Amino acid sequence: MIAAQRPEGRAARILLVDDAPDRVLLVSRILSEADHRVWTVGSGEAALERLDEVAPDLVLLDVVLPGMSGLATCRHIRSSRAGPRIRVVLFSGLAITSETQAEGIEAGADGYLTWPLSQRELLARVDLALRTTRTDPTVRPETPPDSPAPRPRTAIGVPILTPRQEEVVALVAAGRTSAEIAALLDIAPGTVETHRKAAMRRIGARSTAELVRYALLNGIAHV
Amino acid sequence: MIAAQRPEGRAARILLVDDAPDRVLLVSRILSEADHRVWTVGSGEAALERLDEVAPDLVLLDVVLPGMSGLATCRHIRSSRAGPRIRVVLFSGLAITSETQAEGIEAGADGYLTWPLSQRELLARVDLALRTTRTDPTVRPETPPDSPAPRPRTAIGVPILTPRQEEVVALVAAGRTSAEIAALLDIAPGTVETHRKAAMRRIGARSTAELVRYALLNGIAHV
DNA sequence: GACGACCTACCCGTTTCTGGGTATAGAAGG
DNA sequence: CCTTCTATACCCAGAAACGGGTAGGTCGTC
Repeated sequence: MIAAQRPEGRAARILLVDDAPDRVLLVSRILSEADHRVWTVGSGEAALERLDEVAPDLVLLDVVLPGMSGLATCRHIRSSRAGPRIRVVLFSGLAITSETQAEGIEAGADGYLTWPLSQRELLARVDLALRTTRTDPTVRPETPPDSPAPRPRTAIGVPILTPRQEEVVALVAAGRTSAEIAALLDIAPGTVETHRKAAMRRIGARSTAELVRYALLNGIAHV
Repeated sequence: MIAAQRPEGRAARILLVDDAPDRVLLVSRILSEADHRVWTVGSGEAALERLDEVAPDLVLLDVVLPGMSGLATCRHIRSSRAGPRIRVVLFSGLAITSETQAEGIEAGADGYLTWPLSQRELLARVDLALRTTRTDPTVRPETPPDSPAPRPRTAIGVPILTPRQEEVVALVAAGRTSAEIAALLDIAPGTVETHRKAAMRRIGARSTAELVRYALLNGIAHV
């Protein structure tokens, strides 16, 4: 087993790439207390600069960064000298769609995290990523079959929208009203509402604003 | 005068950096018909790669790009060997705020364009940028004092939000309702609505979705 | 002082969204 | 076969947003 190389997944060198100071503080504290050594940078460019110096076992990479995006940074890391050896785990402040996930796969990511998540789960995912060989890109969190819980907002899984839902969400993010979308898709306005509501439930959005945020941040709608 | 070097601002070498194919097509056609030589790339990274090869007099740079942002690209161009000689004009698919404009100044941009704009205006702005010395960063479009026209959506000027308006818009984009924003800012809910409506009027947004789009694309709200 | 821009606050009415429900039909999968 | 997911469509009621308007008070400028 690969686990033999890293019995309990401890003492790994981890490079945290995030521009949100509070999240950096929290995550680095959690990881440090788990005996990991943590380096932090605030941008993809900075991450690439310090890659050789830090020589991380794992890079925790925010998808949304100022300047170079998380995906772009991931590609650069992959194509670097030590790239093939390094595990890269993407995480996003909002839920990740199948589309973004697919892009991440292409960019060479080993796994995904959705923020917020508990300390226990963060460590579990990190250890899982460290215990996994790079040729086995199955570190993605097990997708719970969509729990219709009262508050999917706090769910840890990866909400994936149905094609129809993404279609509707994209149009909502483009500024269309439900009536317009209904006309465009040639369905009843009520059905558009249903899709919109289903999407919002999964994403955990409570308003159009949060829905648009999600769409723009996850590439469902074109910026 | 510098105009002597380029009597009518024609035959300039222009590098167009944009990821929207239709806009690339349109702009490059317009510029080509004005006797400019145009090269096009779809990302900031690609722009930097081809900078020496193309040796442009002017770079037309989309603010919103996949991967490296327009501002980041601008900084890289500035710090390149030929950087000081090159004029950089930023343009955005949506209106640009004073904040984004200030960032552009810091990044070393020579001017701004707001899309959409007419062929005549595009050429005028490009020629203006080419006729301007780099130490004179006043190529920014004259700001019409806020025309309360029936459709500011098609206005060419640069809508600038008041501080209060930006504050409200940022909170709207964060997913807050007017009531919540009112509580946060300690003002009446109706006042929040007023600010929101004023902002929407200036931006040309017709819905929360468009407002959020604008906020995220222009750095008013944190992504 | 007059003017303009801004922030504040409120009025009105209409439209849209939000959150809950039900239901049918087909596709996918155990 | 049966269950689950999906897409479609509709119902309801309440909340929020939208699109107008008016209006007082402050501040800086011309």
